[in-house]
Amino acid sequence: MNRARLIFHLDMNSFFASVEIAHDRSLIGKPVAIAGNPEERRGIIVTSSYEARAKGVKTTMPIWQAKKLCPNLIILRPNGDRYRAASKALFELLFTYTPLVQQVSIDEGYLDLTSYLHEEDPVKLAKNMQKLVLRELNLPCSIGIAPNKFLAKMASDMKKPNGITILRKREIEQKLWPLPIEEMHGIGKRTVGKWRNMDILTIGDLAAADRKRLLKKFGERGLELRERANGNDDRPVNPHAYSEYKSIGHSTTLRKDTKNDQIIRATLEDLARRVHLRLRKKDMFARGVQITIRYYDWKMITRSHKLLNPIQSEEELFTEAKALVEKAWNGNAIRLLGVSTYDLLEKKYAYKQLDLFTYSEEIKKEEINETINQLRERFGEGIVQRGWKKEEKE
DNA sequence: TCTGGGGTCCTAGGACCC
DNA sequence: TCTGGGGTCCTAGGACCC
Repeated sequence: MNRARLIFHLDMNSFFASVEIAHDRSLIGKPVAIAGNPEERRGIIVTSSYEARAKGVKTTMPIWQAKKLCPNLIILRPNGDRYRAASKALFELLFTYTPLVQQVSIDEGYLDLTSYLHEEDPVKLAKNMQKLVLRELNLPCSIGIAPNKFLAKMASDMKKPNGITILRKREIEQKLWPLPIEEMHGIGKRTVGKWRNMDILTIGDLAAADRKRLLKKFGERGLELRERANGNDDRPVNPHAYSEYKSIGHSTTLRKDTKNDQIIRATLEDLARRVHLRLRKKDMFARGVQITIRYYDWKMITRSHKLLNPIQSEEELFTEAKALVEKAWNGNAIRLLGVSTYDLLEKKYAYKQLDLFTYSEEIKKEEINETINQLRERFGEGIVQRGWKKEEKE
């Protein structure tokens, strides 16, 4: 029997735009959008203020299209340092409530406030939190209140901006089930057709769907989503999840689609440099390299390679990436190139021995093998073989 | 004039080992 | 002589999220 929990999901409203407005108060009430380089085709809307949204401006829309809809749109370049600083300040505020805060992205997180459950009215607590964030950072947010992460996430989406929504389990039939299936967290555009084909049009349809049919069409994932639709979600709030990087990489859309060796080479060099810089900053090593090629027709391929020893230098990373691209490239014009690293290892867990970086466990194995070899030399094959075989049988 | 860049997780097939 | 089946690792692709 699970004990009742009190989970908040806090979601910043149009975060990047709000940070810019907090920074420059003359932007209040104006249509503001954050977008990539406006001179190049990579210029798409990353996020926009509610005044811009009212005119139809949407995330991922190209700049020229957004300007057509909203001619007086104020377009700002993304200022990553500014957003990271605001994010850091936000989570410091949240940590004053509980250590059980799980950041899931730069602008949203879950809080496990179960310890407040019988002490304070949850809505009052959320109002207090929302006011604190607004007062300290000049930033608006929405908060979802529920007994688990999934319901809290769905709740925080229900009222924006500055919303507070409580979603109790007994309310899901009325508040959650009528929503169209594509609004369910975890179901995206690519599979909407597949769900519709099964006559699953709302979250309620999913909650009531036949288990066997779901398992056949969507595997275990289908059953998991069905559980969520029924308001069941046991995932804990894990404060450590966010910092544990699994991969670090960069990618870039080229100015023009290209088949030019020199441009490809120079781009990979630049990407390798930036990735290596970030690894060094985080004091991490990588044993896996992955490249991404997106062709002129948006067809995308990835190639990866696991190395015996961690990458030492920028040059090594570049060489590996270049080799992967050369091997994979079909000669068509390339639109985007990416270099990423995975199988990351923190420096403190790696150490250098005879010009070789290895995991400490592997060194242990090596030591054992060395001992066996010494025994062989001293006593011959027989004694070691017997001992080894015996152990294997057990 | 369509369509960025940072990620995570899952699946499936083949190699290899026991 | 002719074979089973399980586990793990690696790679490629795809869905999804912000």
